Amino acid sequence: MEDVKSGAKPQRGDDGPQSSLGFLLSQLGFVSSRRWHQTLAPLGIEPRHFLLLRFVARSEGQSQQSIGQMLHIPPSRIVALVDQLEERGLLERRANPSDRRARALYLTPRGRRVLDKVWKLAMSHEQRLGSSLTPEEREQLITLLQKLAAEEKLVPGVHPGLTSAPWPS
Amino acid sequence: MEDVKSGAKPQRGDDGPQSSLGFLLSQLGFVSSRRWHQTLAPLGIEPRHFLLLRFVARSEGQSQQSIGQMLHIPPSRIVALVDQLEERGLLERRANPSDRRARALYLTPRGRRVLDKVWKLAMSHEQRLGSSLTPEEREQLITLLQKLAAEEKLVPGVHPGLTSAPWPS
DNA sequence: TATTGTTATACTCTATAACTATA
DNA sequence: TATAGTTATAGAGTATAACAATA
Repeated sequence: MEDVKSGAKPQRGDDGPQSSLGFLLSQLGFVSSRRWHQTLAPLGIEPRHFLLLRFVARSEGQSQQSIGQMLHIPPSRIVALVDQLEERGLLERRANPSDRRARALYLTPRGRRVLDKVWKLAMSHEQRLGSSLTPEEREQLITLLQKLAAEEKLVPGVHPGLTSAPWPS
Repeated sequence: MEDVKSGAKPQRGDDGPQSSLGFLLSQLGFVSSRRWHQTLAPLGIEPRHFLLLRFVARSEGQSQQSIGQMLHIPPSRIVALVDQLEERGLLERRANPSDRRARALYLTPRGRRVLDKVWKLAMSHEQRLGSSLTPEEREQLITLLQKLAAEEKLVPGVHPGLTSAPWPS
């Protein structure tokens, strides 16, 4: 941008991606997400499976579509996700006596154990991510990001990328 | 996670995605990126085109592959990007007298005007993003994120998502 | 023989909409 | 007629590797 702009003096925030809040968030969000993806890989699941497992664990017996609505995942995609978790023996579909169309989702004992492992991995992932910050800085950062998240009306535990299309870089 | 974990008391950072640094970054990075994508859409370009235009503007006359190396974009993908920008009349490929294999990249006058517009859009995008923060908070946040970016060895102006695969959510 | 740019192929992921079985 | 779940199809985006021209 140095010699591109006619003569306007750059201000904080528009003097290039180095100090752009949006670009920093985009870069760091991608890196954080990619590493989390790699962290989960040895367990044979992806971040989206983790989010799904969490919601099922939180309220077992729900139908696929009600879970999908909470996570903002369209019905046709829930199927594949549940399929994958069922193949790995982490989740099971049971019949719903009161509505034979619906499939009630439950964690298997193995699913519970894996979810415990995932939480431990999440802790180390989380610690590694901010290792260059002091505890106070970390608190500050999280507080500020939560303010932004509130501004953007983000729902805790729901990733906006699950709703729609792939990542626009 | 409430009733899933055996009995361990949740600590800050692992008591669910609400206060997880990684998840917040991932959510906000996605939202920021998606809105930036939508902001550029009326101009007929995407964020990746903007990054490419910037690098070309910064040093005109470079070959496609040298630009690609700076942005960490593989050769086979540069072609399509340059194609698209050339179709829109923002960029042009010129012959390189000293190496007839290479194609030297230059902005067109129109490309320069569009790039100026994009910078203006970037400013308003940037302002909107942190509108719930005070100027001091904004400075703090950017400083902390830059610290993280340094920790992750992120290169200014280079988006890690351009290098490889789509967004893992 | 190596390199620049290009293209062809296969692969993955997704949305859309059709379909079934129940309600 | 509407709804839960499923599946088939087509489309977009990508990596990979082959290719032509030039070095």
